[in-house]
Formats: sequence, structure tokens, C-alpha cells
Amino acid sequence: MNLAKTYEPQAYEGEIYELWLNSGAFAPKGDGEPFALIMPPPNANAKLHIGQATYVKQDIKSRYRRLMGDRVLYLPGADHAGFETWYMFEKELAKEGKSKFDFTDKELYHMTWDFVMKNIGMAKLTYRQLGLSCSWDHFTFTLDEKITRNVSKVFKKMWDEDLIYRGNRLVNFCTFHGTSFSDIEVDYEDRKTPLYYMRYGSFELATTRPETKFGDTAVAVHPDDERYKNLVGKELEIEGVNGPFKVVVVADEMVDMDFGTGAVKVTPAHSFDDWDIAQRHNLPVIEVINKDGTMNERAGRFAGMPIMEAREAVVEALKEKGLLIRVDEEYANRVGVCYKCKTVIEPMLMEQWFVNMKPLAKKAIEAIEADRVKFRPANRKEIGLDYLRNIRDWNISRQCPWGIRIPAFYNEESDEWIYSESDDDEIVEDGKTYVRDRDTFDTWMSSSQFPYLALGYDAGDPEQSSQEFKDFFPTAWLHLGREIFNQWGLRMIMMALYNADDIPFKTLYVNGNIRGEDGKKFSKSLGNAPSAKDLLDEFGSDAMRMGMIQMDNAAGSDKAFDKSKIVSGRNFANKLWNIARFTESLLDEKQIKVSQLEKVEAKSEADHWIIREVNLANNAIQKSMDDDEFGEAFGVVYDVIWNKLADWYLEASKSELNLSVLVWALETCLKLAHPFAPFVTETIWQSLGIRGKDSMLVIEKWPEEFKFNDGMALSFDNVVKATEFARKVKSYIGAEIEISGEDDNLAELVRSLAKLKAGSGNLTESLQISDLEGWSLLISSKNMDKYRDQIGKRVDEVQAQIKNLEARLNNQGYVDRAPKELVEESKALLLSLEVELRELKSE
RNA sequence: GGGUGAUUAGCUCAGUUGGCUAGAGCACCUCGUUUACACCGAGGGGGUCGGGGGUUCGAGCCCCUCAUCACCCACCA
Repeated sequence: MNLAKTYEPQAYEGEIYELWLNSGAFAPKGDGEPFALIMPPPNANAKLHIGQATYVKQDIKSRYRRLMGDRVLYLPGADHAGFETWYMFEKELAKEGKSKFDFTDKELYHMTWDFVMKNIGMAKLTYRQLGLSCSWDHFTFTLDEKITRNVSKVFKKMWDEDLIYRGNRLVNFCTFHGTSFSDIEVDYEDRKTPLYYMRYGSFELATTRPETKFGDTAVAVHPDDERYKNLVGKELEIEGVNGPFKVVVVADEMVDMDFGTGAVKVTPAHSFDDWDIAQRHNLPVIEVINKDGTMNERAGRFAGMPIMEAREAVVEALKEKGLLIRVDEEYANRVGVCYKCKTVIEPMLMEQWFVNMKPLAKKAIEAIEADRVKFRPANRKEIGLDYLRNIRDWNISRQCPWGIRIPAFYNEESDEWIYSESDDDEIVEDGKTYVRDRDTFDTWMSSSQFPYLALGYDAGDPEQSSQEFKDFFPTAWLHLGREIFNQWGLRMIMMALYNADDIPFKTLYVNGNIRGEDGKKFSKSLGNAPSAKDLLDEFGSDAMRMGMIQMDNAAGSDKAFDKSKIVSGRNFANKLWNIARFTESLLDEKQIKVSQLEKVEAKSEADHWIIREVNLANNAIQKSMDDDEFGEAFGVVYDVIWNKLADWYLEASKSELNLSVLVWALETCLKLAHPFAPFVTETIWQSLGIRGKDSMLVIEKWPEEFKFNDGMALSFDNVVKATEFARKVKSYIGAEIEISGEDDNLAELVRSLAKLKAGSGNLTESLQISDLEGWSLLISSKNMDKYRDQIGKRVDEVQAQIKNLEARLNNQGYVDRAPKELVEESKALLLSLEVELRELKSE
């Protein structure tokens, strides 16, 4: 006996994964259909998150397609993740009491690189631990040259075709550090900010930022506001502290009629909301604050003052001019502050690169409307179309050193931008000096092109693209988290259609999020995220995989983490293990090897029955897998192995053994289960030497149906029914029972399955087994009363059902309109229930 | 404010175009150390499918309405 009593995953998993790796099992091979599955490159900035355990779906899909004979390329990767990584890295620095302001950009870049490489290493280990069958030789990082070079080329192409342009946009700017910040780097604080009510032409309005009034270009009111309706669209002259200036009055839904006086001054250059209003109404934009936090020349005599000083000075001036009405000193609001120095973040105007999205979206809309991409769940199609139809231009500039540098250079005198693939910070062309844009690309610029670039697409000369790109693109299947459906999933479709002239994938599977056991989103402060590593260590990879599939079974919706599903997975792996142990012990007993077994041939009723059950399961699993119903497919695997093979066929084998069929059933079930539980199935495969020494389950062929006799299988169905009845009666009366059946051998089988003691008592009372002709149970007369007590409940059930059915059949509407076979079925059921009731009562 | 999803057994969730006794895992109760497995076996309890209304011969499923929860997006001068 090779196999230990319980399955200890830790003892086998590492070894098995090595076996797969060393034999090259994960490399695309053979002449089957190409099937590429690109792993969404995880952010290379942290340990594996439990949510990423949903990646097992990709692996289940890959392993299934591999068994089906496809040439599978499961391509792993990692994303540099721009700001996100930058932010995480700085948190690391903070632990050492340092910050990014202590280093030069170059130093930081290298430190971040090391940090990222360390994380990639850890991620790879975890993916191995999860058993992901990806082709590691194809590992692609989004800062690999094949990505960065081609991202630049695509940038050039889109620029040439007027799909990329320079435009202004507000950014979060810290005037102390002189740098802009991403949204996640901005902290919010509740602060008391005086609210100044001032006279503003014919308006009275309230503001917290009187110093920005030199940049005002409009007054906004709500379109429904009766007080100002007649002013909308008019140009007004306003008396200001530096003399009169002009603004227009616009109506905008964003204005809250009930706040202050219901009128707002609009300063597009220094407020995110005002910027949006200005975009909607084509308002001029006037900057009044310098990058160092002082007022510029537009502020007249206030020029050069720091913001807060200017605010006080402007308020004084308003007072002098009699323009200030009153001040609400208690007004509290939330202000964005620098996460480092707590300086109030200033929205500042910066010129940046944009992608004109409409033409890209148009192609994507056409492709999606034509169902060229299949969405799972299907409702994502409409959600995606809605987003694409309302798409806004995409700002691809990021003021972050960690990322792909934008290959654009600027000459100040001629105010001219040129493209270059140079790595230098400064280049000279035609005697003119051009300085590189300091910005990097938004991380989605590269990841949205990941499918075709990772496969080896050449953006400079598509003809030169790799053979792999030609073979595998468009990819077959892509799996992503719901929260990045728009920014990643849809952008991939747009970019691929535009740049690589095809859809990036045929199916897009949108996964919901795994939430905490409390039903809330995972968060550090709640501490509700279980550790993936601890779970893997405790329960093993297969248990983790099956657990994930059982808790995250339907596409699209969120699921609470549920450890009991992992426990169930662990138990199931052990069940499988013990089925193998049992089989092995029988082989040992007969001193026979799997290879020496005679041809598979069903003999007993049980043999035919298990073949039928395995065939049925095989079909059901294929259907569910093809529909990406992983939970459903696994449910069938679980049921056929536990409830059919173990509970019935193995038990029947103890009475009548057919080793060839037993091994066939085990072998087939191992294949069916392999995508879900690769380690334990392969371990068994290797230990039993199924299909010889050199065979590996991972690259075996999916099983085919096997012939059986339906009548024989049906006879075993009767055995099952009779056994269940006998067990039930036995549990009622707990005494000796004898059974007689249509066939002595089958009766003997039931006797053994139900563990009936041979009748020695006076068994005179005969019980008809409902629905089974020719079968009956014998019990002693003294147990008859006990039995009757217990059977009362069943009588009630049957009577209730009969009443129900009679009512239905007496309903003319039902008889007339329901499908005929349904009505017939009802009648038949009623008849058999009436028979059962008579029998129950007669006893 | 906009969007998406959800509300089914004690817990976490399935339930495919409406169809007749609503399922699973875990937990619970009773019995069982039978030579694959106590990470087990046998038997069992537990649900008026969030409330209300409607359509239909028939509703967990379709429609209306109310309530609650979660997440995403926008917004808070």
C-alpha cells in the first residue's frame, strides 16, 4: 500500500508541480485548436490578495481545454501599476522613516524596481502554490521591452492619426512639494473654512475662496431656480476689488439651490467642479495661482502673495469696498490635503496628453453589437455599450516617475512636440533642443494593449509579429474583476480593434468580488481579509481551489468568503484519495497491476449503472464547462464521485468486484476532477501508475463515453431504491429485516448494502416496497406497531400530495392549457401515490 | 443623484426559457469504531423563497410597488 490514510497535500503538491514543470506540460503543444488565455497581470506591489484566488477559474478553464486537446497558452504576467505601486512603495519607505522626497527620481526608480521584482517573485510562488498551469516561459511584465517599445510605437501611430492630442486638465497639486498627486495620494480632512458672503454684481453669493475671484469667468445657478431665471445667458459686469470685470450667467444642474444663495462663482482653473461646468458651457479659463502657491499677475496688487495671505488681503479689500456682506466662521467642509505635509491641495491646470476616444469606441460598439465578444454574465454587454456610448476622452499622462516614459519631446521656442524613441532626457534635432515630457503613461495605456503585445505583436510592422501572435490572437478567454471592467476590459477591446485590427478575446468573463465573511468589502481597517497563504498551508491547494469555486460559483455577483466551502473541498480531496486507496488495496490483494487488468467489460448491474452515471456526469460537466458554469460543473464532479462512485459502486464492489470497471470509473473520474483538483488527482494517477509510468494526467485526453446496457443499469436503480427503503425501515424499527426481490442475487446485494442481519426471528409481516414490483420486506409482527407509528408521517405527506394533485387535475384550466405530457405525468403520479397510500394503510 | 447586484434552511450560497415534494456545503440531532475514508457511514430536523399587489391553469422565477443591504460612479462652492 503506497497511499497514506488521509491525503496530506503538503506532502505531494510541491513535487507534483515540479513534475509538471520539468516535463514542460504547461507549454502550448500539439496540433489542436489554439486556445490562449491571458492572465490579468496582477499589480506587482503587494502579497497575493485572497481575491486573486479567483484566478483558479482561469486555470480550470486552461486545464479543461488542455484535456480537450487544445493547444493551450496560459500566459502569466505582472503589471507595473504606476501610481498604485508608487504609493505602496512609499508606504514601505515610510516604515523605515523615509519618504520619496529624500531621493532623486533615478534612485527611486531603481528602488521601486527592486521592490517590484521582489513582489513578482512572491506572486509567482503563490501562483505555483495555487497550481496555476501557466507557461512560465511566456511571463510578461508590462515594463518588458517588448511592451514598452510597442506602446511607444502605438502612441506615435495614434498621434499621427490625430487620435492623441495635447489638452489641459486639472490635477491635484501640492504647492509645498511642487508636484501633482493622484487621487489616492490626497487625504481628506474636515476643516473649518470661513464662508464669505459677498456682493457680486446683482448677486449675493457665498465662497470659501475669495482669492480666486480674479479667475472667475461665470456665475452658475440651477436651471430651475426661479430667482435667477431671467439672468441666465446674460453677461454681467461685476465690481471687484481690482475694478470691474465681466462674467456670464450659466444654468447648470450641479448647483444646489439651497446652498448659500443658490448662486456660485465659477473659477474653472482652480476648482474641479468649476472646470466641469466650464467644459459644459465653453467658459474661458483663467489661471491666477502659480505652481509655488503664490498669486500671479492676474491678481493685480495681490500678485506674489501666498494663497492664505492673499485671501485675507482680498477679504479686507472687499470690506473696504463694501462688498462683503457677512462671514460664516463656523462653516465646516472637507478639504483635500497633501498626504505628506497637509498643505491644502490646489487644483492646477496642466497640459497633458489625451486620447480621442470616440473613434475607438465606435469600432468597439460595432463589434460588441455584432456579438463578436461574448460577455459573461451576458448583461455586461449592455453595461459596456452604455459606457462606450458616453465615453469621454482619456487622459494618459501621469505625473509619476514609475511607469513607461512618454516618448514625446518639447522645444520651448517653437512650442513644438516631436516623437522620438530615444532614451535620453534631451535630444537635438535640426539644431533645436527638445526636452522629454516628464510624465509617464497611465498604467492602463500599457495594460489595455497587453493581450496582443504580450503575444508578440509588432506595432511598427505588424507583418513582423511573432508566429505566436498569428496563431493565438484573438485570445480565447479573458477573466477580470468587475471593478476594472470599464477601464481595462472595454479599453482592451477598443485598443485591440484599433491597433491590432481584431477583438482581443472571444469571451470576457467578469468576476464579482470576494467579500469578507461579514459581507463587507475587504479592508485593512476591518481586518476581514483571510490570509490566502494560511489557508493554502492549512487545507492545501485543491481544497482552496474547490472552495473558491463553490463560494464564487456564479459570474458577476459578489460573494462572501466562506471557509466552510474550503473545508468541504478538503474533505472531497480526501474522499477521492480514499477511493484510490480502496482500489489500490484491491489491486494489492489480487497482486495485479493496472496495466495487467483485462479489458473493461461491464458485467453486473452495478457495472452498467456506474458507467451510465459517469457518462451522464461527463456530458453534464462538458456542457457546464463550455458555458463557463464552473460551480455547476464542479457540483456534478462532486456528486458523481461521492454520491455515485463512493457511496454505491464501491459498496457494491464489496459484494461483487469487477476491477477493470472500477479502475475505469476511477480513471475517468480523475480526469473529470482534474481541472478542479489537479494535485490530488495527479498524485493518485502517479501512485497507481494508471496508463503506465510516463503518463501524466495533466496532459491526458478527456474521457469518452463508454457503452452500457440500460436495462441492467435500471435494475441497479431498483437496488438503490430497495436499499434506501430497507435502511429507512431499519432505522424506524432497529431490528431484523429480511428482503426478497425480483432476483436472488440482487436481494443479496441489498442485504449487504443495507447491512441487514439474516432473518432468524419470526418474520411474518410483509411490506411492499413502493413503486418496486417484485420487491418486499419482511419484518416480525411484534415490530409492526413500531413501524406503523413511524409511517404515520409518510401517510400524511402522501395524503397532502394526493389532495394537491387532485385539486390540480380538477382544475379545468390546468387540464386544458398545461402541456399534455405534464398532465399525463400528474395523473401517473397520482395513481402511484394512491397505490402507496393503500399499501401504507393496509399495513 | 446615477448605475449594478442582492434579499431562498442557523450560516454562506445554487435554483438554466414559469411546471408540480425548492437543493448543496458547513452547522445541528439520533445511531454506528462494518478491514477506503470519523476529513467517515446510515437516518433525521430545519424554508409561508424580504413585505404588499398583479399577470397566469400554475410564480422562488415575469410585472408593479415598498423596504433593507452591498458595491461602483458622480457630487458636497
